[in-house]
Amino acid sequence: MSQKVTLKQLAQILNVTPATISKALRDSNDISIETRKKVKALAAKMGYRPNIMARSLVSKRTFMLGVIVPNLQISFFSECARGIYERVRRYGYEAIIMVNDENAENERKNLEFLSSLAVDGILIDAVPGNANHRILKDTQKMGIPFVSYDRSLDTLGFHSVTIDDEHAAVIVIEKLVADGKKRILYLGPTSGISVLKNRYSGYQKGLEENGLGFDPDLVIPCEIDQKNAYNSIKEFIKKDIPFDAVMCVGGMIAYGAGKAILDAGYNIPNDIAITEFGDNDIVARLGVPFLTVYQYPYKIGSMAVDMMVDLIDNPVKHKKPVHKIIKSKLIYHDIGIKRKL
Amino acid sequence: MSQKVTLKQLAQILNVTPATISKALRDSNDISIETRKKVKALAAKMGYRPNIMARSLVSKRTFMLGVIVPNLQISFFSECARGIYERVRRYGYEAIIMVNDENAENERKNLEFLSSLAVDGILIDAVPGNANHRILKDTQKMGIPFVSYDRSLDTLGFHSVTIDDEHAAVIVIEKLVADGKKRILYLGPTSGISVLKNRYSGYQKGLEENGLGFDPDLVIPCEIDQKNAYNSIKEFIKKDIPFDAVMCVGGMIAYGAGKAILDAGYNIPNDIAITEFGDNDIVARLGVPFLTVYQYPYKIGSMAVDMMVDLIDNPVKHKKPVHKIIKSKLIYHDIGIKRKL
DNA sequence: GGTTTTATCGCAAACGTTTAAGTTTGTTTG
DNA sequence: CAAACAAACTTAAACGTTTGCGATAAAACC
Repeated sequence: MSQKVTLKQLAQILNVTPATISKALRDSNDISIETRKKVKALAAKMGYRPNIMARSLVSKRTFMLGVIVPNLQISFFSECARGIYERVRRYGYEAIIMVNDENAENERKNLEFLSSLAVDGILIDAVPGNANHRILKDTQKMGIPFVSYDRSLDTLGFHSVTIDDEHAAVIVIEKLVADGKKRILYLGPTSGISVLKNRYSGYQKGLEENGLGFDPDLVIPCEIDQKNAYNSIKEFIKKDIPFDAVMCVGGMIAYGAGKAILDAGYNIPNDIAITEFGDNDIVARLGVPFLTVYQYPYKIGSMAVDMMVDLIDNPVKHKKPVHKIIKSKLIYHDIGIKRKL
Repeated sequence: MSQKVTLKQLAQILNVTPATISKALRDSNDISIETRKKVKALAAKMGYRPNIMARSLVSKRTFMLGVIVPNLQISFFSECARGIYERVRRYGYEAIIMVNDENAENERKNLEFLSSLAVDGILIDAVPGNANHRILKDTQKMGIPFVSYDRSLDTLGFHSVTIDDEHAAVIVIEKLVADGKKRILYLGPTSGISVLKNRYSGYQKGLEENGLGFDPDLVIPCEIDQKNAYNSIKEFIKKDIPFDAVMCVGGMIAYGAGKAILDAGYNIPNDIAITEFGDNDIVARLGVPFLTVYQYPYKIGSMAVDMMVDLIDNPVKHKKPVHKIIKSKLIYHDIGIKRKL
């Protein structure tokens, strides 16, 4: 055995045509049972692997689903990915995982690749901003269905699976206030995509409902990037504006912000508490307690797959986009509180 | 615009043949400059995306590299993946990331898919055991080159990028002994693949060199699985055999073991210290200090890519497999030691 | 025994590209 | 001015499959 085995080769050996081999392997009852057996035996012996490209070219189906994920370092995202690729298998698909690294340019390349690959659908957790709205829209028009997860792209009419971001933000504020916090920073992008808008509005709503006024000075715009978050907090601390908590829109930001706070010599959570969304492992690295919103990432991923498969199988049925919302849960990690001495 | 745009369609519009379009887009000087411009303009306007399948079918190159990673929850692996997919881009390839979840059956499916996809090469961090040796060998014979990273597959003659596992294990023991530990457990598989063998032999060597005898009772075989690790430690504790440290072969195991120890009411690291390989985020979740070996995962990934590309570009040159070894580094995380009160 | 049915396979086109080898002009050269 | 050449395309085959239709022969039917 050497080089790739093709249908044609198998056909030659058995003195039949490639068509016969193809049908035999797919158990077509066009072919006699004994021939099927012979074919399968030879295929197994020769280690035949069907060429997906050739097959897809004629069948117009790849049984591959594209998955765009912001990154794999944040455990929320990798759990989403797990939910996706495990679920996808059950439907007979394979997941092609691509990372945009919170970067529109990367995301564009991902989309171009996936559409060139002719995947049967794309599950996306998109970057903030609308830099790629055009290509997203175009790709969809080309016949590739989209489902957005985590961050919804409502303006594009995609189906989506998200969490109750606004409400989650409100209860985070509630908990902080209950803990005696009064000056709560908001750190992250405030617009661009729905999640951010919703968390931001939840932040404002939470402040109002708990008798704390909204103070624009406490809102720090910041990219979804660890270093950017670190520097933003570092700069803010220099301003000497008092604050006792930071609400971060994600784990990457929380980690950066937390480091800056610790480096400045403050205690977390006594001096300054930090909160984030996603219950991310990386935040635990800070070695201090933190408040987080658990978002059932595995469920988000697998539900997104369900929606996608439904969308592929019943294309007409779906006129207007469906938006599923998953209830989140507040968690407090008492990291560093030793259990026993 | 709707449905996919093909070369043929562009050709029809411009009244030329598909061949002309193809050449124009690749800037062949077979085609006049003005025609090239016209073609490119139209292609952009129509949102043309070359069909990778059709292209690869004739060119025999996909410019895709398969990547098999044990899982994405362990930050060591996701960092390897990042090293890989970022590096791969620089060479004009795309990475197709697949997860085996430490399961041979999954890995087999991954391999079958990737060979069906006809990727130009496969980077693999394989499951322990030799269940897939046959298919690995066969796939290689079919003309798909392999590079193993993290865990080497020396018996198969693959090129590899690994760390200095044995030495790393020795210095872990050294540090534990320096901290006064005397009865050190070994938790994980002890054979199957080189990493495990090397860490295990490093464990033994470390004990000898530090005047502690090797005690087989302190070796607990265990699958690379969180629950399995949890239960193994739980059962071991019941036996009332004293121990004051656990050397875990990886993050997943360390997390499970750590939980079992904490649940049993012991203090980490005072009563029982834990160590692992990979500097994994998930271990930080335990909220206690731990000793770990940092293995430069990003570097492992990117070097594996370099080797692969070299292998693809100069297939003859490589007779005997090349093994690169990356020096690791000991790190102690003082998680839970509050910086200021 | 002629006709219809059934079983088993071959034929050929098609999928969207790429590419070596033509073909048709027009231009240069000795 | 014939011969060689260059520019700008076109032709056609190929890549490895799938699939509807056609072909053949044997079996079943009335």
